[in-house]
Amino acid sequence: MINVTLPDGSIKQYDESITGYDIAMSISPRLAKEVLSISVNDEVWDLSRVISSDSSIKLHKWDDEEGKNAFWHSSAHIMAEAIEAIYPGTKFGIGPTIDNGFYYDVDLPEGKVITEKDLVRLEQKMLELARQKNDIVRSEISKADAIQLFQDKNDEYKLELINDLEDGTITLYNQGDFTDLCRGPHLPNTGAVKAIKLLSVAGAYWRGDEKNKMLTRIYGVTFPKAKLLQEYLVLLEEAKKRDHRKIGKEMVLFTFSQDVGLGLPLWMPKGAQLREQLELFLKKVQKNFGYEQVITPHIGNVQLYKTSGHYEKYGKDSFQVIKTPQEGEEYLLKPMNCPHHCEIYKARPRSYKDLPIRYAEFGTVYRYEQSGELHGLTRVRGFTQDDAHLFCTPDQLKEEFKKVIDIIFIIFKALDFKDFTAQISLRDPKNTEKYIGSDENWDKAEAAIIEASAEKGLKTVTELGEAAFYGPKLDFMIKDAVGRNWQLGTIQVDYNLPERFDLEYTGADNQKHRPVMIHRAPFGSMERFVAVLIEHTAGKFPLWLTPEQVVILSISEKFNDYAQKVSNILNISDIRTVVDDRNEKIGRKIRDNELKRIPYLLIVGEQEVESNSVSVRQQGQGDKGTMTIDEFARFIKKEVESQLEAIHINQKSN
RNA sequence: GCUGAUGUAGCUCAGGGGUAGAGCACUUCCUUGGUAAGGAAGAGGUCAUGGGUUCAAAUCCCAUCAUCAGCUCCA
Repeated sequence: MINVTLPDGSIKQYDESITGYDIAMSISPRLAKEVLSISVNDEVWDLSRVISSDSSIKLHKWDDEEGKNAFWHSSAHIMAEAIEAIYPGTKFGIGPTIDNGFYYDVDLPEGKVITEKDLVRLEQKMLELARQKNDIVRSEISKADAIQLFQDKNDEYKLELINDLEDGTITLYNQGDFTDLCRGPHLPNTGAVKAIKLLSVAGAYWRGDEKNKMLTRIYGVTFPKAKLLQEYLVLLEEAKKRDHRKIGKEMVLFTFSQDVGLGLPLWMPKGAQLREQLELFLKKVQKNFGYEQVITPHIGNVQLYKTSGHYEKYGKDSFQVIKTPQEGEEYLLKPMNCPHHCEIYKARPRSYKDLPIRYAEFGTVYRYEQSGELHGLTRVRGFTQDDAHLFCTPDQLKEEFKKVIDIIFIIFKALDFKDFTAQISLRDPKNTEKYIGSDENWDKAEAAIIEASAEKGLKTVTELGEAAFYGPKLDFMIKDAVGRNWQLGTIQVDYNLPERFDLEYTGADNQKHRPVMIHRAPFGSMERFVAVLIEHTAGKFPLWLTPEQVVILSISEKFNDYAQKVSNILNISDIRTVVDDRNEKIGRKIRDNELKRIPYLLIVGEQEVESNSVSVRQQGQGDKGTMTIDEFARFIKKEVESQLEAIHINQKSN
């Protein structure tokens, strides 16, 4: 008998030939029906694998990452089996799971191609295979036998993979007529896969290296219930409707021009208005937190970037040097603001009493991105960072870090990002050479980030080896209204630049000390943030932010003067209005303006003129009754204020 | 940058070796209205750009540019 510890701490005794599936069955048949994989001593296993010694276990269902992974991994194998059945002689690369499904890279026989049209046929074959409820069987195999097997199949990709594996760790999985090299884990049989959607076909280089052959990558997603697939497809459709490039065009927020250049967004009046509101908002918050605005030029002498080390690291992959016609001076378009801010710090002697110093700038930077990387506003070549650099003593680091986290919380609250996590990126402890700075400083900085995050109650994941070469960082990931993850704000600790720029302050001991620097950009960039915001809100921005808050619709042209008067009165109270005085019926005006996503529609006609009032309609909510103009102005201002309540949190302490 | 697909009116798209199409938007006129599309007329395109094939090219071929998807990359 063996002892099996369940997640709640209880211990059950089983035979030594027990499997994960048997354990689930012993708890309840219903659980056994839903369970997909099992963690045995923190290692994820197949449910059908025999557990022969004392273990602590956790059963995984669809809702767990581990459960989904097994499900999709097995689905990738089913897809491979279907491909092999339809296109015999196909060679297989890798077929992993991804965030939302799985893919398989395949090398089709000479002359064969798979296009989007072929996917339906492939789906049907997969369903057929799934319904056969074939057992998925794990077997361990020696390296020599594995090589033999895939030599017989003439699959050079698998052979290459096996080559990198150690003898004794190689496993195969088989279902039906298909055998694959695979670490697992997998479902007990193919029957759990009930709904299948193959999403797209794309090219992908073997092992991501463009020198290698391009394989065909097929993306798919599967579900244990047909209903889940339907929901997923609706979500995909919704995501498509929210594409910021589409909405940006519809709402006339920004555009691109071939003549201006790739990846260089042009902000149109309404987009500029939106950006300005965001900037004003952040400036106010930052002022409360003791930041000072600075302004620096868009270019800097090459020497500046040689000092910072960026020239050496990125010089070749940047926009190239700008030369003066006469003196032959060399400048670079600034790819980041930090060196400029360091020079501001350096311009005067600093005392420990001055610290922390916090310089903020909406700094526009230019980075060369490969043409294929450019994407709407999320990936551009010229963008404006909501940048700031904090210079502090090592002892102040944690406190400053916490305050930056507070700012990010305020932003997320004002913009209704409820679901977010953070990633702590630390250095790889096994490979400390590629990082600069002393071990002592790294330890201190990493501890500061970890403690600050914990004290702020932040949900975090920690990634080793993901730190920048100059310091550890904290990145925020938000989940948008349709469940997609976006990386937004970032906070980074930097020991490199203070060193390279020889930044100093005089301590209480009258000695020179090196300050620590924090880079932080809560939005990341204005461009990217606006893009995320558009997709999160589907263009229905919160009232405080939206470029056009109120539209006034006249019933007929006779009331255009009154409409204009209402607009003027609201403008005095800083309410952003537009007037729709077109020669159209009211129904038409309502429809058009509802579609323009303006939060409030005011209808004015004879009755309103007589009582000096407006008839209020809220976007998407219909008629809200009548108010006087003053009442409406107060109502709007109150709503804006309540949305911006968090702005007033005053953290100034210096 | 690489692979593939796409490029027709401001927008969304149809068509396709022989005078360039629709809906919406736009302009003008009629209508002056009460909570999601009133009516009529009009204007608008070197069919991405450059070459080639052809009696004839928006259509076929080649190249270039851009867009989209994926790969790689992101201080």
